[in-house]
Amino acid sequence: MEPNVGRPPKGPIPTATAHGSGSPSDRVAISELPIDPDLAGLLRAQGIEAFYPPQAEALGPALAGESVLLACPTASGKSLVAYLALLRAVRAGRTGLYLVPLRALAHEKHEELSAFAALGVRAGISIGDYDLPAEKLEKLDVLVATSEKADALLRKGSPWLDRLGVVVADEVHLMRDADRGPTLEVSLTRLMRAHPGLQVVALSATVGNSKEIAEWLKARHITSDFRPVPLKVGVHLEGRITFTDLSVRTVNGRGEPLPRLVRDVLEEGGQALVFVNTRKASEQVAQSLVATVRSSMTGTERAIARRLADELPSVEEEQTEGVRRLSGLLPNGVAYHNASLTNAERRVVERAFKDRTLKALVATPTLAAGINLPARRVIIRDTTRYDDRVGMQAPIPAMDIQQMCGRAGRPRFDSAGEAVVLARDASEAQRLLDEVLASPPEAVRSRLAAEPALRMHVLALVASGEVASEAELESFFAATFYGHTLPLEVLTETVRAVRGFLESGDFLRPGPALEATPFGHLTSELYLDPVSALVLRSALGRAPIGVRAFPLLAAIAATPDLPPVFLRRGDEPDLLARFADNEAELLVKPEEEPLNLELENFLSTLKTATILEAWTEETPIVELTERFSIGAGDLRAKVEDADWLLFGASRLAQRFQRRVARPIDALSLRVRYGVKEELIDLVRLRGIGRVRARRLFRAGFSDRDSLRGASLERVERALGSRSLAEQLLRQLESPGSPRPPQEATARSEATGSPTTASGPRSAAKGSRTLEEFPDYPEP
DNA sequence: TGGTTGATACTATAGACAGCATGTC
DNA sequence: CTATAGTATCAACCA
Repeated sequence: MEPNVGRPPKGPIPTATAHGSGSPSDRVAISELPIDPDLAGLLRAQGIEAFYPPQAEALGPALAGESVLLACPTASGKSLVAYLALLRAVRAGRTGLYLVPLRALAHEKHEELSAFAALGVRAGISIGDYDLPAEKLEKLDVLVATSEKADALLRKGSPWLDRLGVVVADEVHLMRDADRGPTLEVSLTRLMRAHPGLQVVALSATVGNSKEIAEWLKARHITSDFRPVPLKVGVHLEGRITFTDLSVRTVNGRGEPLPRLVRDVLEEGGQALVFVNTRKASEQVAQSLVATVRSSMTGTERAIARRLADELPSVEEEQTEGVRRLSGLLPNGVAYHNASLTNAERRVVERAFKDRTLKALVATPTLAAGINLPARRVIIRDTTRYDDRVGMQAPIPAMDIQQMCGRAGRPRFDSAGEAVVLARDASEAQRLLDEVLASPPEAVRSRLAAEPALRMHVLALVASGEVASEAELESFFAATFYGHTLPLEVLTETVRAVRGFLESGDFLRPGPALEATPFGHLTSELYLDPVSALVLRSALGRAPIGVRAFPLLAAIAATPDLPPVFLRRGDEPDLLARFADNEAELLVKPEEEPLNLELENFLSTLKTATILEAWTEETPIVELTERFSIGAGDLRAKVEDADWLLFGASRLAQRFQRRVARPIDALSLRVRYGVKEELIDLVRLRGIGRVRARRLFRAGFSDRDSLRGASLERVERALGSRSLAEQLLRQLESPGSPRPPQEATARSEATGSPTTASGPRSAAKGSRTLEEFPDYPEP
């Protein structure tokens, strides 16, 4: 092992600050830092000749194995520091973990890291979509993972972690996120506790208290306002932009502020990125900009943009509402970007904006936190956002506004970026300037004391054996960022309440010692919110053997892990009717523990279930999106969430309610593929989804057996593709490839007890380990 | 009478992680 | 707790 690895910094942690923006003379030549020649060559091959000042400053300690927190604006090259620290650790025979907040970011970092493969760095990725088997993990040097996946890895434990030398925490300021911040915080705490002297490379946006975070991480604190492309931030009022440096710019033209600002920047050859606070607004504003943008495009540009609409994907040979709207906009050089788009639609939009075919893009905050799509001018129309905690608009935190501003200025295309916030009057302009743009961003505060977060993490800490007593629990929390910055009393109070909940819910054994029950272990492994697990378990407990799909889907939808859909005005009568029709069979009822759902929220769960049911009845996607006014992207997300929860439900059923495990497995497949029961077998074939399975079925192939030995011509006629038919028949012939028969899926890890249904209580005393439960018998 | 305009009431509201084992149309 | 834009509804008003 290299002596430097894991050496904690000595003495008081120094703070350094680098200022200024990027003139080439600020750069630090590669040769000035302890970089190996072969690495230097690789960097030059990527076009990196010199380091930006904050990079250079962070690289010193980072390459000496010290922990570093680098707080500076987006797109100032923070990741490179992380990559080089990872590389150094790998060369010292260690492994590195790269934590990211988004799956898209995981792909991006993984791709960039693969550039170092030439130096022997084997990088892999672990996210929900795509997980690595343990054997492959063992061969990796660097793992890029979402914090949730890292958390799951820590819960399960892995020999791979033994060699851990460095952990990178990207966007570490997201610790302030109420939903997902605690996972990052807990993961970092666990990693640091398990690996004393672990090198932490934390990358953060500019935040009010980055120094505090650095102290917690025992990291050298480096801040900088350096940007490779200089940024001016200002407020627009009546045709004048007043910047924070007090300079003023007059905007050409006249008329409404937004089109005027857009036209102004397009005329000088830049692009505009507009942030609004609702999806609807993103579409409408995009539409309203059509004339403006179109008139500032050349004939050639229009010709290129016209082709974009053809790139939009169709689903099931039809166009979704989203595609139709987009294809009306794209030829005019404008688009919108929000979460109702499918990934395929998003990709088209993003690529077109990157290659500058699109001149203006109107986006919800999807884009502010995610992938890097800069534009010369960022225009922020809305500075408030609906917040369901208060049920009203609330000001968007300065940090988030500044994050949006940071998207201004495109390297190589723009010599400077401009971020403009729209003000309605002089007093608002002044306020925005003083309180939002020119003021320091808010401090990052731990959200670990939030009860939902604690439910999961207290259970996980106990279940994974990280803590086994009250005292250990307390010392763990003392080591968190929360413990580092806030008085522990409040947290301890909540932990006590959470412990009570976990004990009464049969997740933890009662008594002074902290120990998880089998139910607790299973819940933690499944990564379920304990409340979800409880809802599912009690629902399964009252499920009859012949349980229909709808009540199961409604139970899934009532879980806090499946966020509610909004009710429209007209929905209520239909849903009340559904409620009445199904009341006897529903597994979760309104105003019943542990959820206590008000009728309106309950109806929302019925709406979700109705949508999912229609999906499993093979209702075409386009029809679904129209009937329920739900975006195709949202539909996809709901289906994925439901599929995930059904897996959890299935595992719980195997353990506690074996007789319904089978219908749940069947439903799980139906939800995954959106098919009726009769297509379940066909859909198991590679390359066959809901549409093709239905075609095969209509052609007389009711299952895989009926396809075996079928003539190529018949299969080809059914599917309309020769190569696909060939592939299919080959798949059926080759001995290893067909997936195991249906019951094997349900059986493979069957661990259910013979306990009968009577709610959560009945299995509550189960203290046997999972291995003690026999396979459940064939019917 | 028919159509337009305007005052008023009402309505709806951002995003996206996790298990497992591999590929939609 | 800290809202607002878009839309539906209906009355007043004009040709």
